[in-house]
Amino acid sequence: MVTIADVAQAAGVSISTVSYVMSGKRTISQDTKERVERAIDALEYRPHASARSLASRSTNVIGLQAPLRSGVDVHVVMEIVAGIVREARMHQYDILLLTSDDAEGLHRATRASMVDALLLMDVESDDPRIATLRELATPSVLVGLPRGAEELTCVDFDFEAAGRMAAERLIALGHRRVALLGSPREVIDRHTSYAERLSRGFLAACAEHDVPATVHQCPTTHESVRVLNAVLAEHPDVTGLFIHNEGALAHIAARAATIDGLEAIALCPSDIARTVPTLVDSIDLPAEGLGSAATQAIIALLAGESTPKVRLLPAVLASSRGASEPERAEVAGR
Amino acid sequence: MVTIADVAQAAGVSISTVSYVMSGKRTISQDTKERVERAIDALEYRPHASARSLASRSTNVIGLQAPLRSGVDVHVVMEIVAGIVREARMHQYDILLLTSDDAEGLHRATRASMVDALLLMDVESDDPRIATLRELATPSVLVGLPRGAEELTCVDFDFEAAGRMAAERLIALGHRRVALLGSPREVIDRHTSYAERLSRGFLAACAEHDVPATVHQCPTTHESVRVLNAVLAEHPDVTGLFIHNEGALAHIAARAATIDGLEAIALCPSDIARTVPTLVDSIDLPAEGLGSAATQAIIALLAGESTPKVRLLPAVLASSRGASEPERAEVAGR
DNA sequence: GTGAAAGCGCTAACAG
DNA sequence: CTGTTAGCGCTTTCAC
Repeated sequence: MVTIADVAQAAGVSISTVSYVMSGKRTISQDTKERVERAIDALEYRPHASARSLASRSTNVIGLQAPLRSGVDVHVVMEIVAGIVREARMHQYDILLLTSDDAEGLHRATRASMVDALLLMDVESDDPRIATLRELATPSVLVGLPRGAEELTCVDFDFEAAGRMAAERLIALGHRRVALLGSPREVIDRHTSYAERLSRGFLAACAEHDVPATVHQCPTTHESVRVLNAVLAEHPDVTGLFIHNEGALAHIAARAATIDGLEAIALCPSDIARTVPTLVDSIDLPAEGLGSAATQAIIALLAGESTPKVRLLPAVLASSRGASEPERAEVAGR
Repeated sequence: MVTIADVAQAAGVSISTVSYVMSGKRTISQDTKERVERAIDALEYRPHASARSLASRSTNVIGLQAPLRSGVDVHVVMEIVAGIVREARMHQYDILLLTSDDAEGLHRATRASMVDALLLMDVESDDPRIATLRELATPSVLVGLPRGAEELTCVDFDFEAAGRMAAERLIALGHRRVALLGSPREVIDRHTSYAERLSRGFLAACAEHDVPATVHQCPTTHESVRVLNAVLAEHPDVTGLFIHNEGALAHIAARAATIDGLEAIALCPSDIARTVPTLVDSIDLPAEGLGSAATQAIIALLAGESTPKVRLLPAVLASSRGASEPERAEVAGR
């Protein structure tokens, strides 16, 4: 194994000089700097992560609790994680994958100094992990927007604005009764915050326009078609649909396309929307961007910068009907 | 921060005694052992991971390169990862998520002593990372079965047996011309080893029974229905389908159910199969089990136990037609 | 501008 | 059965 001592010897300098060349924490003459860098390259030296973290009291690792549970939209989760990992690497951070949903894992990782910070996904409205975070006092960011998290930093997509936007778009298209076909039962029962915010925004906008609207749970499978059928049976005047359920999307959209006068909008990543040509419009769910944004927030926290407590990525309408410029919802604060 | 010295002081023993109580590497009197354990609990002591790994020269972390790329079956990938994380935790290991597909990441993680071992998913037939692994000489396990990996440990599902099994089942059901609707183009082009093995087994079994068979790429979307239509247009006598494409599965199965005489079998996780009631049978893809098995292999390697170079999880037919006992393919070696 | 040396918290000889 | 101590490889004072 190549150590800093080997590099120092090869470059004819002291150990501390090598360390300072790497950290840039003091001025080094051009000459020695180059000698050291050459030695580092020649020996393919990589500082021992544990030794570094023991001495510096920081690991450059972020702990991530990602949901591997049922009902979640796996595609979206994967994209968010991809965004997190990519952004983290850009800032020299690595990601430690913690098993989801246990406060114990958070304890372990932080108390054992395995991580500098925590990133939690799939946060519920009243998530027990929030109490744990408070007591741990480790820098942390939630991907989501739980209720009682005033002092925690949250990053999420603006689901409420997306709900409003979808409603307004459907109404603008002339629909006079609309329905939101949303997340599956597990997600609703768990009080996952995004589902609640989406339907709140949707219903509020419909109410403002005096357009009757309903919200429905959907399984993530072909079964979702039955939900659509039931909705139409009960309210034959529904002509506008807003779909937020990736597993159900293709099935519902396909079925809807066979019914005259029915139009559907979806909330999903844009690459998914592209595979469902019968959609009128879609609202982009910027999953990877969410991951990047959350990681940026964590890194800002770690750098001691002041960050907004809540950052919501704006909803953007990706109109299939050739809108020249995408509409934007303003960033919301709290 | 609570250190081992704090625990030692609280228990009235030396720090080495505390260390040995934790590791069990020497016999300790019942009395001191209990005092130490009480102190550990009372102080909620967790050994500093970096200090421990610096002294012991092992991190208890496994590096994982999971694919976040396109064409992969996200659901399956998530389940495999879930299996890996769960099994790793059972053995006191954590998972460091490396960005996929770069040999550089493997170098970084190992040279910096961040991980004890590596786990690679989504391996291609001629994967460039294999050369890197060889030169790194870090214990590693591949989830997959590339061509030139004689000295590497591989764990995978027995796709070839699954292909044979599907063919034989369709033939037993009376079908005299069959088709495999498989992975999307990206996966095929990348020479992902599982796709090749699956179709090899399928075609071989069909040839042995003199049943004509064809293999087709499928997009992971609704578009896959067009592939089915094209197949039927070209070979109207196709009556048996074997589907291995999670995104396409529901669409193809739904379409197939509308065509008289057509029967379909799928290869997918059993919970997915359950959502597609029109399948005749399905072969279970034990994704989570694959993750566990791969992790077990890694842990065996790290423990210096001798492990088989190749372990293939057997294909199991989950007949929807009330087979009393699932058929099993024998474990293959190499 | 550069070095020497004192830790960081732990493990594992070595010494009883 | 238990304690003392020399590192593990690095960062960061302190000294020049």
